[in-house]
Amino acid sequence: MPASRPFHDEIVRLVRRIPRGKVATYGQIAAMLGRPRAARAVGSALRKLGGPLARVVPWHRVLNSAGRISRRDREFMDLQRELLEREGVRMRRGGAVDLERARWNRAAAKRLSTR
DNA sequence: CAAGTGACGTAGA
DNA sequence: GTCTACGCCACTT
Repeated sequence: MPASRPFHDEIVRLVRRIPRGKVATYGQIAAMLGRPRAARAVGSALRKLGGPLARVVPWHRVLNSAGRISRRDREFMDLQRELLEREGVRMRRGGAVDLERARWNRAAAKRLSTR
């Protein structure tokens, strides 16, 4: 059995709240959890979603800071893009989502200040 | 405990 | 727009 992963669980709980048609970034999720520099960890956590969780967590609504799909595997990219478009999230030619328009919880995301 | 590993982010070229 | 180089951090080995 996997060891306890508290941060992982917090990530899952938060990502589950992203509404249909909206997206968030890894950095945004990390910041909202009080760890503005743990974006990589957010990605790793979602990467490990498997079995039942993958069907309940809207992992496809999480993108990188450029509004693009981070994973390289073509199959995976196609799936994520499909799931997004299915709920009305359109992508530009370069394959990027307009975050200004589709970002979830802009207010909270505002405190993404780099510093 | 030390080293390795990324669904990351930013700055710079 | 693309690409690299680094820093960062939770997790794994």
